[in-house]
Amino acid sequence: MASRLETLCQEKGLKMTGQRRVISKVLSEAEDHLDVEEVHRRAVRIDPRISIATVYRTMRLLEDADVVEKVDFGDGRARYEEKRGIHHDHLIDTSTGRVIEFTNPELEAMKERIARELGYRIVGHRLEIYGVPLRDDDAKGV
Amino acid sequence: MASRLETLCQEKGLKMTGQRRVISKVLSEAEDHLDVEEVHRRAVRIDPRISIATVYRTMRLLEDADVVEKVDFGDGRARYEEKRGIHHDHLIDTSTGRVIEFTNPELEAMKERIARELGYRIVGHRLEIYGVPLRDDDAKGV
DNA sequence: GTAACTGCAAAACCTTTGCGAGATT
DNA sequence: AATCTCGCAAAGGTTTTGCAGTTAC
Repeated sequence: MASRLETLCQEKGLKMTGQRRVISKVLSEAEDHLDVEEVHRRAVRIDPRISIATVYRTMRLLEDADVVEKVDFGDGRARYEEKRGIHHDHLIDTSTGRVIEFTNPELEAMKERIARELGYRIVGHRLEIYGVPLRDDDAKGV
Repeated sequence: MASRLETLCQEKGLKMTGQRRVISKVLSEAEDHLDVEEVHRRAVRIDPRISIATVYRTMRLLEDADVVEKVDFGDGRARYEEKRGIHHDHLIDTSTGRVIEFTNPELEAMKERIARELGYRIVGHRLEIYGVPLRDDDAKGV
């Protein structure tokens, strides 16, 4: 059966090649934030004839089609996540690299307000919080 | 007279070479967010014998010494700003590339709260808002 | 004097692209 | 059949690094 991304691609009038089908499947099944190399690694497991160039091209394609979003956690390479409805931000656990997604309407409203007060309309925004797990005594301390 | 960065470097026990003095001066006098190439351009005007490799090495050094901060506005190259006391965020005007800095205590408090609720202590964070100038009719509209 | 620093050029990364061959509609 | 897409390998842009000579302390 076609993955969600595959359906979206067809709706956009893109040719559904084997490679795109595989990449779409990989992305649809991924729960983490994959970089291009990781997408390629997983895609190759399904079909060894997929080149990294095609992954790059497909990622850009999907990004332009607005079905995936490029995120950047500051380590020099792009990561991607499937684009869902509501905007969310990221908390990156610097001790493990784990990425936690969160949403906060109050926060979003504040971003809007700040931009408006500066005379701007938001076209994009991102918040990344880098943190380490709380120890018990952090709870009461500073 | 020594620039603020120069003083800071000496306090950290770093050798104060001519190159570092020049780069420190460039950074101390800059009001915008320079990328490495721009730092190099300006440094070379003062002393033509400074190589781009030295600029890269010095920027990393200053970053490790916690006197400058690397920022990334999504265009594939690093920019730097002198690190000051209070944290601030950035609004990037996508129509011009202009960068506006802003601070908002309420926003900072909210970041703290969100992290704590997720079980984390913040070690770093950044918010970037990308926007375009408001037109008059945006003011009342959505 | 010694450890740290520099310039140069080469290389390492990540990403994009030209091209001829091969798919998809 | 026409067009889009692919793999390959080369090239692009940014950043790092090995080495031999130089400098600050």
